[in-house]
Amino acid sequence: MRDYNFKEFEKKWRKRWEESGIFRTPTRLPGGERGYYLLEMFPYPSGKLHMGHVRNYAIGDTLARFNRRNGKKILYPMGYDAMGLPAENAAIKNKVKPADWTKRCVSEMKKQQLSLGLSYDWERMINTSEPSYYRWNQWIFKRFYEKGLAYRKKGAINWCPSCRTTLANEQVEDGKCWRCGAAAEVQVKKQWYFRITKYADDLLEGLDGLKGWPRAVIQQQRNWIGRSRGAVIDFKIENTDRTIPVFTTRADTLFGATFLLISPEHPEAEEIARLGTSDPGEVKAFINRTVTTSVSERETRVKEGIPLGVKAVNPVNGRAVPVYLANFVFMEYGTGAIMSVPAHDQRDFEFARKYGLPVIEVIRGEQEKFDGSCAYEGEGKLVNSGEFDALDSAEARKKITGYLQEQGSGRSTVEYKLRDWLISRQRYWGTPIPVVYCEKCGPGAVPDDELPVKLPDDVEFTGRGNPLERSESFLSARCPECGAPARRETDTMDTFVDSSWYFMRYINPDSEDKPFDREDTDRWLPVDQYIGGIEHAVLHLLYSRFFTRALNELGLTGVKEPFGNLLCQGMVLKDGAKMSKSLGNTVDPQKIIDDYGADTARLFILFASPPEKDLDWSDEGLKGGYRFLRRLWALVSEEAEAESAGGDPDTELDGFINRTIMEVTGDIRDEFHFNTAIARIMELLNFLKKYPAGAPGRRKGVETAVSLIGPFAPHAASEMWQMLGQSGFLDEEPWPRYDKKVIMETEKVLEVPVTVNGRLRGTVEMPADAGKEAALKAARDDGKVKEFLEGKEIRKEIYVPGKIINFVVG
RNA sequence: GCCGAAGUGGCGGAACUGGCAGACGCGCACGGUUCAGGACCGUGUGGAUAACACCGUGUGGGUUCGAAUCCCACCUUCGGCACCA
Repeated sequence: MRDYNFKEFEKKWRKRWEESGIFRTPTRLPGGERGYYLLEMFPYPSGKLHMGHVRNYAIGDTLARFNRRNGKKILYPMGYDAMGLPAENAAIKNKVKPADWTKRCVSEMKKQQLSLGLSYDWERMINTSEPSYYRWNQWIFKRFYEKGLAYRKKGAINWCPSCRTTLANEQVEDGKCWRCGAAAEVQVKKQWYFRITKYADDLLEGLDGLKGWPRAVIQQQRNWIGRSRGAVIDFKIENTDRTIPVFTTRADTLFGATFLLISPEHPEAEEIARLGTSDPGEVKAFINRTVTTSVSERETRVKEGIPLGVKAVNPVNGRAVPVYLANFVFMEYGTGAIMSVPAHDQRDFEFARKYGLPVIEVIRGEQEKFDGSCAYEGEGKLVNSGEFDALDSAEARKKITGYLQEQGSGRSTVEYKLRDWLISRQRYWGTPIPVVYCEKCGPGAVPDDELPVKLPDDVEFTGRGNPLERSESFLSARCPECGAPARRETDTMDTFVDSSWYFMRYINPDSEDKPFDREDTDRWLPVDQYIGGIEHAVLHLLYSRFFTRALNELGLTGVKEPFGNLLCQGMVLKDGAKMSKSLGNTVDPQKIIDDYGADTARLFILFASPPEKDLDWSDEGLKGGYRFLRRLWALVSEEAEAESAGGDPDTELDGFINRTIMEVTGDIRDEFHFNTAIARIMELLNFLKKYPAGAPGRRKGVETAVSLIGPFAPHAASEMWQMLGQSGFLDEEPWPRYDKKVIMETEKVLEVPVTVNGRLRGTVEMPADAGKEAALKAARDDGKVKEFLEGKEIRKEIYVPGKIINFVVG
């Protein structure tokens, strides 16, 4: 028997696959035929593969090889999300150019991926840091700009003093920069945004059609978009013509409003204050104090406010109520002002307590009611609400809003939590925003034929500020309108822009006159199976859905949803904890591949747990996978060397083989339960070992086992396939078929469990289609069962053919 | 606090629409092989018991001839979001 020399045969097969080009994407799909697009979230090229990657790729490649052998025309590409901060940090630390550093990391990463034997079409590889890619970011940006989907606005933004860059709200974690961990500050700057909110409703409604997405992800996106129906109500400022519009979801509590609160960021805050009796200096000080508070302090800070000395009139009852600025009211949501109903909102209640403001109960619940100790936030019947008394909350919301609408002092409206996407980054290693600023003409887009605006070379990385602001060659430009000298925009784009359409670029990776071809995207998209980590449940997936809609509206593609089916894999843990350098519990995939081979690594990571669950890495378990492959190898050797006796397998063996095919196929195709699929193949191996080498039909069983393990352990399976005398590529071999009739043949006679009062007392062999009387008689005659029935009255007899017999006795 | 997911042997995990709980693997034990260790092969392995009866899927109830699976209440763990009006 030959040794299981994985180092040798894994290399051999990777070379053959590459030379033969069997994994290249079929370029021409016959008219109308749809391809099958299989995609893994492309990695940031850190240069080092970790176990999470291995799991991601093992899942993907298994599906690729499985589907290919089932006749699908597969597009299965790989590329690199290569822009972003780490390259810049490396430049600062090691005096190496981001482009060079990234190139090295990409090739290092690719080398490790190659050693896993993944069946990508490498000819379609993309790298988002290359001008040939980011050029199209700029082109798309311009199309968005022309349509009003890209725009500039001023806003209070989060600023990382360490990275000296802007952070989106969602990139601030615990008040800290999600990348470097420095405490975030607040600054006001003019920034570029994408108008994702235009699609808020469409993005929300589209979720209903995503049947192949995990429920949890749909729910998270729904919450993130955060659509809520409510009303805007205008409160007139006493003795003036000005109004303060407030947003509320609880118009039914309007009679209980005893004060208004305005966000300190509200643009009219100071103006309104001047109308009143407050000290402008104190108001200004309050605004400055709260607006510039760092995010981390803001989250923990106590409720605080300052009266503006102004009263606003409740349009429904004419009551004048005081107006405050309050630090817990957000400008980004609603109108930046709220009506406070302390009896029915806990935050308002606390505020009212602190500043001695009145509390009026207007909602009385069926069970509970406002008792003065805390707010009652539930629904109920209205009280103290004039003509609306006794109405239910839901009904009252409609009636009160309708009344306001008639009076012209309110209207029903819909609000979203979703905010426009801030894409500006004050960084070097990103796509330059293709805009120049002219003294005379203002901002103007760079003409298409001047794209790409390339990142300059004459830059220094000091760790302070944005290097682009100091690059003369980059800064100086000409105004596209008047030709006068102009200054180039130094903001670059968020890297989420790159990943929002990369799956389209894979379809036409070399296209030079457009980012991708419309007809080709229609043929390949939506992605048939997308695989990636749950951590991208909101941002990346939502941005991609937005991009696809925007590109659709621009007429660039016919599709609206990018990803048809989504599989979110769980994390790879070690001893129950996330692998991390600080915990010192990392497992290096390269070491595993070197010691046991790629096949073992892939096989074990799929065997240890179903893909959507977290997986606790175990070196011991890994050895089990290795052992299995070697036992199969030994069986194949033995069978290959044996004189085959020829002949057909016996019924039992034939049934076992067919059933294994059926179950493995179902486990992979319908459920992605690779762990049970592999277990079935292990069972087949154990079963085959009961027969001597060369026994009739044993060879067929061995061939089936090798064929079925192919997608999981492609190198070893290919080698064993050859040992069995096959000359073609296993990956070009059709997936094994099973015959249901053969399986049924083995299920003619079954062991049926017999229970008495629900407790197992014996099993009886009988034909699958045995009649009730015959079955019950056989069961009653069973020795053990008889004992338990002795002297008892049988009250009921249950017979489920092939499943169970149960006697109920008194 | 809200939303989402999950609780099954010493461990990872199986169990189709309610029908023999613990497939498969790890670990462990015993035996074989080996100078020895490792590797490999074989057998066994939920708990308790001398054996049977018995007890067992987070806890407590319920529905059912029959519940890991369905219903109600609760507990725990993990993940996400959080002054969103």
